[in-house]
Amino acid sequence: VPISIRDVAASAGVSLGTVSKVLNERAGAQIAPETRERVRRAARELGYHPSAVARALVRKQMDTLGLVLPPGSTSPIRAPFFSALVDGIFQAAAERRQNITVFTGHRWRNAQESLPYYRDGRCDGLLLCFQLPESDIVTALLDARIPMVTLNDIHDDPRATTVDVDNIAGAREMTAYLLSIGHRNIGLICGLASLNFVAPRIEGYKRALSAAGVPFDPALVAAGESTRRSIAEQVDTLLTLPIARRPTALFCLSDGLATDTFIALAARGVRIPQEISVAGFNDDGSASWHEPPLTTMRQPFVDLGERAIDLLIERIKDPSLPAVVEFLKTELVVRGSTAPPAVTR
Amino acid sequence: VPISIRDVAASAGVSLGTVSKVLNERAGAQIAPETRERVRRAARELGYHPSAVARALVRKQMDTLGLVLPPGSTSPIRAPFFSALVDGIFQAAAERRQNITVFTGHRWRNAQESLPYYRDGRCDGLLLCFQLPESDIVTALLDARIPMVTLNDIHDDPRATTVDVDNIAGAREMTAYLLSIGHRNIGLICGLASLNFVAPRIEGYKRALSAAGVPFDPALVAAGESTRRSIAEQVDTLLTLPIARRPTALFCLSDGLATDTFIALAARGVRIPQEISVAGFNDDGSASWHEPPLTTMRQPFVDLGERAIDLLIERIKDPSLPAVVEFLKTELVVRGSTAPPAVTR
DNA sequence: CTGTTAGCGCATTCAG
DNA sequence: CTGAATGCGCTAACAG
Repeated sequence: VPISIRDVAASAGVSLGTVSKVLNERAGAQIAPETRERVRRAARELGYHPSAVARALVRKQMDTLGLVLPPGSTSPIRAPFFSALVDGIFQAAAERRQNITVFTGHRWRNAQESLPYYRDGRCDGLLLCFQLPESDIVTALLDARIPMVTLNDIHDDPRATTVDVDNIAGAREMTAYLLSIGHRNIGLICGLASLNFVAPRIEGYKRALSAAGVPFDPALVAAGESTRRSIAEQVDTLLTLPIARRPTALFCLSDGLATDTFIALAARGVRIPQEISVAGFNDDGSASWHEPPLTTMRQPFVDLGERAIDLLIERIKDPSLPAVVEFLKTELVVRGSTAPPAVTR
Repeated sequence: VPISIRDVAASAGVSLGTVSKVLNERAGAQIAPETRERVRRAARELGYHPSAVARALVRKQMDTLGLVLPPGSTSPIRAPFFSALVDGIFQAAAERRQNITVFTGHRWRNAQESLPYYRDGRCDGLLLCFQLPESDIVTALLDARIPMVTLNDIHDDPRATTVDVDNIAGAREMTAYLLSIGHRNIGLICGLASLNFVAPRIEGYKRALSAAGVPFDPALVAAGESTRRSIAEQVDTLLTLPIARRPTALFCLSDGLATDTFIALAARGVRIPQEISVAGFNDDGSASWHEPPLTTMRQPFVDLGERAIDLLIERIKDPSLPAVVEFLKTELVVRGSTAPPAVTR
């Protein structure tokens, strides 16, 4: 038997409006302490809980944020990176008393189909986490003036508000670290090159090289797909380079790529870090499960979630706010998978 | 400018009720094809999308399911097991056109506090995924008659509908497999013994032993906490047993425990599977990242999600349905981490 | 300080 | 076959 605000009013002997005022503790609502207490007691005794739906209908606000994860059958949420990001978002949302509803995207074929579901009032705004540029959806959402923030996905549309880590700086720092311990030939395992994070991280790599006066060798950049098989091929490509150009360290552009690189190296009997150093990027949790544990750049997942949600909430309150793009800093985490190159070369 | 059903009605020159009938394609609603077309066109041209909130208010149904994840600051969703389970749930929900809103539980201190949030009409029912017995919450939810299904958490309250894998059978099969390749001393790494899955899996282990006529040695059962440090201690306890009782295989009661067991073994220079076999349980994704890849029991994550959601939807439609407890089968996945014991003992 | 009124956007009777 | 009327449960003016 659902119990409504009417029942509380009747039971407390006051009007419906009074109950609403008491329970919402509206600022500037003067209520006699005695009445207030009577209402509260009635509500408690009846086990009354306001309907979020009815409230949302009149306030036009659900206090719910939609989280849109990449389409495709690859089950992105099972990847440690997305788990970490999603967890950061959940934590931040809980602190701000926002609910999160998740759109897996599996069922939406295109922008036309998906839009209605995003704008049916179920959520007040959207958090978008894609790994590939999804321009059509983003543009459609922007056109529809749905409040949204893009996470880890710099978009070229100037209307998009985005928060991301500074991938260029992060990759530069990692490369600089590898250079600092003596590596000169640093191979890059990129996986699928069209993923959002690849280009800026390659850029950071180049800048560090250039700052150190080490020439950039395009042959040291291996790309293909992000599958285990393809990663193995990319590793092979680098390992079979002539000895003078062969890398002594492999900078995998994500921890996921590092995992498959570890597997490929183990299969070939190459020891880490004695024969080759391996570094990752993200510190998404998988990094510490490796043997040896992975040197990587940590993304501040909780901070990312917090900034994204705060920016989104601001824009829900005031949709006229200008778009901003925020970059958060990464942190170098040195573990056991990197070491100076063997002297005998 | 939010556009409502009224605007469509006006634009199509029909009444509001007619628009509703056309757009919902209600069975038994006779509408002139010509009117129908006119309404559809008007809706399309105006870019009309019904408000899920208003609809929910009158239909008393949001087509949204709440997913409650375990409390605690341990960020359960970052664990591969929960990622896999949650992913299975998302997939199943998308197919059934149900939205999922996630309650991380971080902020709820107890049943009294959390209840209001679960019953405010935001979601029609609840999917509960706990790793420890959370009797007070479950009981409170059951008392409140909120439709719910418990996942991987057999509860003693007979009113609770649950879906889980058959842990006893799974552990029995894994143990039988280890026995079949020649192991007689099979150590158990249990981690935190109060976790829901531990007791039934130990039971399965015992049954397999008993069926094979191998006596049960309590010293082979190591438990403590599920932290990396504690797992290392549990491994040490088993490895330092007198040679005659020392295990030649370690059955870790979850893949997460197996990960830490791998790390502990590597630190001690013990080779897998040459010196000791290691098996896990779950096949949650981390299993295939290991070197060597982990032999484990696969949980059918998508099936679990599907059954849980179907049972929940049934119970939302008809709350008087009796509680049921369903067990799904696991599947043995043999990889490289297990082998017959070394003959020289 | 409190009660009354008027919708929020929609689904659903019930008449015509 | 279609229109008008009613109310879901609540908040937000506006009167008293």
